[in-house]
Amino acid sequence: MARNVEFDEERAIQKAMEVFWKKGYNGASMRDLTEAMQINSSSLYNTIGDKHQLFVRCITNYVHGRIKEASAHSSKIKSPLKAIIGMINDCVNTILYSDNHCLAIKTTFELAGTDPDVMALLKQDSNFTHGFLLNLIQKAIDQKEINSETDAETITNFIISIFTGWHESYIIHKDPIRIKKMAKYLISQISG
Amino acid sequence: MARNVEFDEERAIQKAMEVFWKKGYNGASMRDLTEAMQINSSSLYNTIGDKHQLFVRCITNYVHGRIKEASAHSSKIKSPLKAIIGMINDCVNTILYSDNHCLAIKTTFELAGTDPDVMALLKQDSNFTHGFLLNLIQKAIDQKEINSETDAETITNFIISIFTGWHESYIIHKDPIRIKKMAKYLISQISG
DNA sequence: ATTAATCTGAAACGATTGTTTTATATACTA
DNA sequence: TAGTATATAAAACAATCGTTTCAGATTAAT
Repeated sequence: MARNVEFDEERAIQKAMEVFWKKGYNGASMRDLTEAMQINSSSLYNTIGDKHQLFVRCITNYVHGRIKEASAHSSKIKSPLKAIIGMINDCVNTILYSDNHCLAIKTTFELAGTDPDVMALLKQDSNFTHGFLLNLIQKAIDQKEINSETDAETITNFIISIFTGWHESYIIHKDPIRIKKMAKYLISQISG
Repeated sequence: MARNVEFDEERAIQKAMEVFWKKGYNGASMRDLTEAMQINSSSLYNTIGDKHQLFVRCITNYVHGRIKEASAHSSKIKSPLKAIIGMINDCVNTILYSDNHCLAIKTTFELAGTDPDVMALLKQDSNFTHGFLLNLIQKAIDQKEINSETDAETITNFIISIFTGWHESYIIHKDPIRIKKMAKYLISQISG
């Protein structure tokens, strides 16, 4: 008995995400957001909710996207070690060739301690990536593709930490070779 | 022939820094700042300038503080390797026992691409830390305290990247053991 | 003590913030 | 086709933003 929603919600969320990506949560105004989403604020409040709810939707979308992506990659695994190396190279490519730096990392540092809802989502994301990589590392150790006296947990945490650092390094120095050399070094450390 | 400034500028900058530390640049309002600094906004604008100039002062202060701290530590160096391990342990202690996470990293992710002035300061800071650590690593290689087929540059970048990742890890998981294990692993990789 | 300089405090500035309202357009049901 | 429920657009909302104004307090030299 009523009018239909005109705008594509999926697309609108995507556009909002790009704004948050560029400006951060506090830096993005509702007018920035509605302009990019090409919807009126009343429509936004009717369907998605306020600024915080919109942000939660964006982060959720982002997290789900990463999970899907990782799962898609994992289906083509040949050897665990190759899959790990693939993840490292993917990370390098994202840093070098995607113009936005990781939304999860950016948000972690912006909203740490002030937004428990969002932090919970980010923890979920982190745990997923962690579990995903841990599984690969454990398999690689079992299959003796990598020989390690260190537990798989620590190696996993170590690699994920390095990824974050690469993002920061590239933001500051914009030096692709730096990142590539570190990746090469990391791979050699793991493989050797 | 005129009235003197009443407030302690050094102390005021310190207080402002703590606010930016907690809330970020965009999250901190001038009222937050002047309240913490315990000065009137007119005094602030008369002496330091606007919000952005205040922030630049805070970051500059922060950067200089780190340089001083590092220099103080370096004076007590016995062996280069021990100095490197000392830096790693210092980093761990800062992460675990200082309630604010690194202002430089936080700011890097918040203002990347939007604030060239601040980014230049952060690059300066990064370059200093880099140079400082590079010097130690080079010495350690020369003295054969660490044996490496990899260039000192890459190892330096690698370690600094790891530090950033540890900050993020601790914000999300608040797990001291995780950080300590990674530190132990890093030290063993370097020393071994 | 007077003068001139400038710092301080409180209030106010216009602009922008996130959000809500109101009037109108649209689409489904009966 | 009439009725009604809901989405939309534009405008307005109070609150807060960064910043400025201005009157009065304080200082140091004359």
